Amino acid sequence: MGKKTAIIHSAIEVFQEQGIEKTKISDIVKRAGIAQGTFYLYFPSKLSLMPAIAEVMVMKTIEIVKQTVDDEATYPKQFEQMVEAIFEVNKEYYEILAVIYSGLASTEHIREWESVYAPFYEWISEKLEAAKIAGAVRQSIKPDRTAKIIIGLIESTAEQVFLYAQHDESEADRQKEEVLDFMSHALHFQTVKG
Amino acid sequence: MGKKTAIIHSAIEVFQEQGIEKTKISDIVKRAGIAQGTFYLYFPSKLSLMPAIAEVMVMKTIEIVKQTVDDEATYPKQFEQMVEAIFEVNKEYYEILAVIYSGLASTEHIREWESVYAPFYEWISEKLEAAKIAGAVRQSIKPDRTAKIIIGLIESTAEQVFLYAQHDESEADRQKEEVLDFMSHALHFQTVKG
Amino acid sequence: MGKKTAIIHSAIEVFQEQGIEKTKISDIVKRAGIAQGTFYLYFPSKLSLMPAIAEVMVMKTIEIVKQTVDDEATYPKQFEQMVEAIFEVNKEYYEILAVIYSGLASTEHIREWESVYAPFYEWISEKLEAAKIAGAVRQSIKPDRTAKIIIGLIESTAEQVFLYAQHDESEADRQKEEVLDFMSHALHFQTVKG
Amino acid sequence: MGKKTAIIHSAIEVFQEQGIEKTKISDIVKRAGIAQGTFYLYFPSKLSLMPAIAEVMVMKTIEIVKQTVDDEATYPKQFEQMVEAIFEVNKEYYEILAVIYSGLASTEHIREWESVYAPFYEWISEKLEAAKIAGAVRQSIKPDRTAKIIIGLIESTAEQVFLYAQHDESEADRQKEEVLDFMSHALHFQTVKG
DNA sequence: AATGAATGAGTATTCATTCAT
DNA sequence: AATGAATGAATACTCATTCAT
Repeated sequence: MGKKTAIIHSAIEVFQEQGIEKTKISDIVKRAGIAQGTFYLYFPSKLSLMPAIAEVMVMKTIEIVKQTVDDEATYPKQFEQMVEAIFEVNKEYYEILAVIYSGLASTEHIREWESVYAPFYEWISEKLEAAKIAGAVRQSIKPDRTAKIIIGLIESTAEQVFLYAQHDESEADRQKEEVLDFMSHALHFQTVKG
Repeated sequence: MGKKTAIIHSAIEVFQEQGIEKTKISDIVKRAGIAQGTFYLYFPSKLSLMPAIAEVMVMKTIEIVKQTVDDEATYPKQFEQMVEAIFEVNKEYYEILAVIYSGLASTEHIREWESVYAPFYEWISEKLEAAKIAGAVRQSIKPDRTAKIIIGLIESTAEQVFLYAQHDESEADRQKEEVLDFMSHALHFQTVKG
Repeated sequence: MGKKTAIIHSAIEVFQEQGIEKTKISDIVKRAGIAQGTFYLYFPSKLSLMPAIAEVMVMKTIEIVKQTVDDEATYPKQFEQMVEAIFEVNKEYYEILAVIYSGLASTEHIREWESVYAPFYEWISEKLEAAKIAGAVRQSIKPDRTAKIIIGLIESTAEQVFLYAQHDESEADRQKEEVLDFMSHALHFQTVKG
Repeated sequence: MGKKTAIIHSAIEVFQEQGIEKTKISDIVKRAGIAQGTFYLYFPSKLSLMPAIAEVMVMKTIEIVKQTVDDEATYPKQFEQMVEAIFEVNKEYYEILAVIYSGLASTEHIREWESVYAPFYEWISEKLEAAKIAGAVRQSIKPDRTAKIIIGLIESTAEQVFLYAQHDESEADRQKEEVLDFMSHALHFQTVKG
């Protein structure tokens, strides 16, 4: 594993354990097993880590979503699995995700956000396109735009539950069901196989 | 205007101008026209400002939404106006809103988030309840839960457009339409007067 | 004694003891008996101390020169005393003087040098003027210009002896005599009382 | 050109452009076109560069002085040319000269100063000796001592003008004349051919 | 309640130097 | 001789908070 990757993964771990504010560069490099100065060979500053971490987290989310979604299942089922997966990731990583949001928001790196999310948007968009062709969803949706809306919808709901609320398991389940229901009607799901 | 209010409004302005990270207490008190020490008579710490600011911003949002929504209009129209209003607020205050999200997320004050948003959730919830009784929306929605989902949906979409994307006016309009369309189908709007 | 003065005098002492490069702000404030942050209430940076120190040292030099020079003595005698005094100061403070030169030279503060030296130039200039009127020195000298030349002459010679050479006592005496001789002829000393 | 020479000349350029304090070894090697580690094959440390640079600068000064001084001219003319040349060098290189002074002064390398200047002292001393034998200058001067005094005199005056003052061209000329006049009287110039 | 001078803990960053290749 | 990635010690400066007035 390259030193750059080692730094990113070390940072994710330390951030998750003690929060971004309390994390010193020295903590990150210590866990990564490299010298303090080496950090600056790969990242010009502490904040410049954020986009790299964000990218890793988004890629991880995409991976989990892809693993969870069964391409052979009906489209409604697939979108249900997608909600399931995103809630799962948010439950596991809500702290580090909050850190990324605040980290990206508080720096000059906001512009990179779009490119970080791009592959996720794209995947959903293609899925919607296929579902549309299959007649499984409302024909009037615009896949590109709806993809962004759906991700925002699911993630904001998951955040509300896991980050800001009491992290109540059954509450999470009920809200997950409601958002799936909301989405089902929004997309006019028809039971057609994927 | 009391000194406490002066501090909050001064902080909102300074945060908006230079970002939360770069803002010092001394900047805030300077603009508020008070002494350094006076700050601590009203707030125990710098971070304790955040919930107060968040509250002001949410109240401002509610106020604008209430002003924009015409209680006499049909429910679909009212929800359209609501989307309109929330997009408007996000366009104007996207920077300070990002600051609030990150400010709240990075502190111990996350717990207060729910109570800050409570009045907004409640207002939407009541609106949904009324619409439901009037038969203007799908009967299967749960107003409480759907209120949270709707706010998350609209705000996350607005954020994507104004904070992370290129702040493109026409792009914002198209995405606004799409989210309204999405919501309309999700709620099964029927044209019934408010 | 004000805190600012305390800082300057503490710095002079510490610089003299351990050199400018090795001196930390923490050393200076420790000796001055104040907190680290207090330093920055009075000086924006470490280097900005230099002009203040230089001024104190030049004032100290002027003071010693004035004390040593007997206004009642003949002019040649007075200039002899002046050389004597400047050599004395350089012998005592050659380290701190070197520090000032390098400190001033290596910063943006060079411009302040002239104003720091101004009172010294002026005093010598007046002395030359009086000597000229009294017919004790060559009539063709221009007091203003010659004052600068004389100070440069004496100080550079003293520096050569105390800073760069082996700090040899008798060597210093002989070079002092030679520079006085040099100056006497340059000024065409006539024995006239001051 | 050997790598050692390349390093020295690169350093002189970079020092002149950005000052000694801000210059990193990496800047020097980059311009010299060699690797970081190669520097240490030729110089044991950063500071050990200083005497080498000083030597180059002093040699350059001597060379220019020798070129400017016409051995066939009368001695007074020759000394005038010498002043001219030294002022010229100081005008051109005042920044790097200041750097050398401070660089040498702030290190352990002060001791080397004398040996660096030795050839310059010697050349002037011989010139004075010859002038003395020719009866062109005062017989009471001691060539060795006076050589040092003269160099200090001219260089300190040039520095005052070019480094610390406003770098005013006509001011420089007038001060140059005054120092020449001062020197002429100090040496009791007689017009005798060189 | 208000002031603002004083505090001092806390850390990101730099860069001369090393050393395995 | 040459390289340049890696090292890690070292410190100026910031700024939230305190407290005597």
